[in-house]
Amino acid sequence: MAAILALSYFHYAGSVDTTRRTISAKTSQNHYLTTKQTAPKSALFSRKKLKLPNASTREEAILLRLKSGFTEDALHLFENMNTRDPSVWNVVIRGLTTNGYFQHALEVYYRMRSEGIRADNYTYPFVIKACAGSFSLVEGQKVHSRLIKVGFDLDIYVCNSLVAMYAKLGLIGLAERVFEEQPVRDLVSWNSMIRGFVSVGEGWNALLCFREMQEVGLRPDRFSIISILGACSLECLLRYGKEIHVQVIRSRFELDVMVQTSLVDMYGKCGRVDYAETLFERIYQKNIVLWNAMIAGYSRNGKPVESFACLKKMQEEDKLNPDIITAINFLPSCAQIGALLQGKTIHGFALRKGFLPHLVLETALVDMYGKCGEQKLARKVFSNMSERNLVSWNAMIAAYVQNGHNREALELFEELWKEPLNPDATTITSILPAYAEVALLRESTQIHGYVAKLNLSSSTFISNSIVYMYAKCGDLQTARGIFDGMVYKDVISWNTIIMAYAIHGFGANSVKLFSEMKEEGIKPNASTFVSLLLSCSASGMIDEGWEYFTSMEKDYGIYPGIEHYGCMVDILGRSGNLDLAKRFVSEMPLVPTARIWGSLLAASRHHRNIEIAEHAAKHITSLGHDNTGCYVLLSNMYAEAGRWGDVERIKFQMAKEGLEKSPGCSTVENNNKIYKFINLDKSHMNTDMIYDVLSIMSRKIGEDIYINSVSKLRPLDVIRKRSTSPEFHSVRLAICFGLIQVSLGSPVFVRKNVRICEACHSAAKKIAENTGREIVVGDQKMYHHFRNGRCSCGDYW
DNA sequence: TTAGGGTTAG
Repeated sequence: MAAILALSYFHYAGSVDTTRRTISAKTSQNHYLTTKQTAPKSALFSRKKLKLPNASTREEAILLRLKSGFTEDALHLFENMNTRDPSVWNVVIRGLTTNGYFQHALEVYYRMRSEGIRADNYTYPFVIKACAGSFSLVEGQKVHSRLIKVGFDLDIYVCNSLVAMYAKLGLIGLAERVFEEQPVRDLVSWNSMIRGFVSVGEGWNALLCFREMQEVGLRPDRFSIISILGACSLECLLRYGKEIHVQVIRSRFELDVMVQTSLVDMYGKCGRVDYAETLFERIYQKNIVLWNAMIAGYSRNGKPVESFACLKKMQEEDKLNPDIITAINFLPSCAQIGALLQGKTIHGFALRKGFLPHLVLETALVDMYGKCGEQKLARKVFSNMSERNLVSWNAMIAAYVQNGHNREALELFEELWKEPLNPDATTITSILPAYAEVALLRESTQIHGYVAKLNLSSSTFISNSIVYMYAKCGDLQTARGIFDGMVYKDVISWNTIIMAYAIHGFGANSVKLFSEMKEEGIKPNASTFVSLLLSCSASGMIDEGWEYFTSMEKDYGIYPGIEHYGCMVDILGRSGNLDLAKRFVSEMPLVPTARIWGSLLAASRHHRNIEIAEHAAKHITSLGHDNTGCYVLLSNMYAEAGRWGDVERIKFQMAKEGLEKSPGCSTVENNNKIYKFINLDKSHMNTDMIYDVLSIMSRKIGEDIYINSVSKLRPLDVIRKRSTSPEFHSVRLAICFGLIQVSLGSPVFVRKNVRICEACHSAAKKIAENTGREIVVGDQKMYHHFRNGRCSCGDYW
């Protein structure tokens, strides 16, 4: 309800304001940089009738106009002066800078100099501010060299302005140098330096500077307090923030709304939104900035409903209109609960109000659309952005990965390399799951190299993703090596390595690791048991599976979730007791999902129980998911049972639903190249040799088949028949190619896009036995390690 | 007549 009411403003909040960007376009090409300098006090070229107090001199008249925001009138008076004192130039430069017309201020400064007027210690602080405001380091350094030449570099006002300028430009080293070298420092100097550290994210340096300032005997003022609260937020120092709060209560700043806003913000950022809320409620006169800080506090602390209610109260109680910051702060709340409608409403509102283009707002929209499952809308916003930074790219990459569009994510990541931007820890965190899903070892090794180059290998979070990525790519050994080398392992690290062994069918290792994990004092969580139960399922450890399942609640107080039940259906299915599995599904306390019925279907297929398979399939199709896999499995069962009428019926149903069986395809990686094979493939340059090896292998394993590798002219019906026969399945061609190409001693590594069929599984075991080679086949579900005539999956998959 | 300030995306 609160959400709906809160949105009413966004629906009806007026039309697009077309006038507000006039100046920003003139003052800077960068719309983001101009957000603070837009909405100037007047439009430069407005011809409003002035109603100002009488001025005794022309200079005073200019000053009055500039102070009232009538910039153009002031300039008009200035241009029509016959003689201009140096002080008039200063008044104009100051007025333009204060009103946000930084470029104009610099133009007047250069004109002043060209007319032979000496800029003085009153001129330079505003010229420096104009350089900072227009984000021009070149101009800033030019002005800096000039004032050294004319000897103003010792003036305290000039030095303080320089410190602020360099900090604003992100050059904290230069700011520090000016600060260190200035002969006299006052409270403003220290505040500028502290603020500078906070603005570049160096909270600890800000805190050290603050302490030093107090040690030299200076008492903090409201500016110092505001900045240091920012430092506490950066470093998440709740205790220190509270100490500052106590100082504030004892000081004269208790009722200062900016200080109060900084406190609300600090508590929100330090994870204590409850403290922020208590303080917020006590503040009598709330302005938009304070409301925005509170909305952000709720958003970032996972309280989207409270954030919605806060927005509603802001509009109803204080009759305040949301601004750009409100929209930016509010979007994460929409993202958290997948409130697409509300998110879209804000988007529409921002368009109507002329808030767009705006880098931060657009990035927040990309993030919101991505989290609401709308990666296409996210891409639309991203593609239309006139300016993008690394955060925007990261948001878009994450939007693709979160929605399972891993290929698109990787393509975008490739594009990012062409930009003058360097991927950071967030980029890597977002993209690693995409590498894991696409599972190409060569690419994964490359990204691992990049992670090392960025010195991110020490991050537990990133290392966990890398361990998983290698396991998914089939390289269990490297995954284990990285896990063993991790300095700090958290519960996710252990879950990941247990899962790694599960997907490779080495359940005994998973169980051993679980014991080690407990010995290390790591408490298992719900995900640990998913990994463990999957291991038991993949390795046929039926009794152990039951034990872990029952101990979850009994020993660890963890209630089994839908995924745990899914694993149990797999385990029961594997045991062959299909009636028990069916009963387990019907009696489970959670509503069975397509995945649960899918497990029962797979078990029925394995044990050739058509009746239960049909029962499971009926439930899967009623759930309206992508049923391709289910239909294919059922169709194969009917074919095996010779029920051709049912096979045709399924084929018809699939056509009716527009579904198509994905063609089987296998790949082999060798010497950094990927070789792809489809069923009956004859496109490879070594086709003859591959088919010869296949012929030899088939004979050796007792599958006497007729192969004429050179004959490509066959009757169509023979080709059709052959295309369904397993002897020429892509996985066998890939294995034979691997046997020829991959050096002895290394396993033949094949990946398959769908599950390996029974005949090929059996053939792979025998080929491994006959050749003495290790063959690894990664299919849609898991990895099969074929060694000495046996498979790690124990013939159940 | 001059300098420093609160809310902004993963």
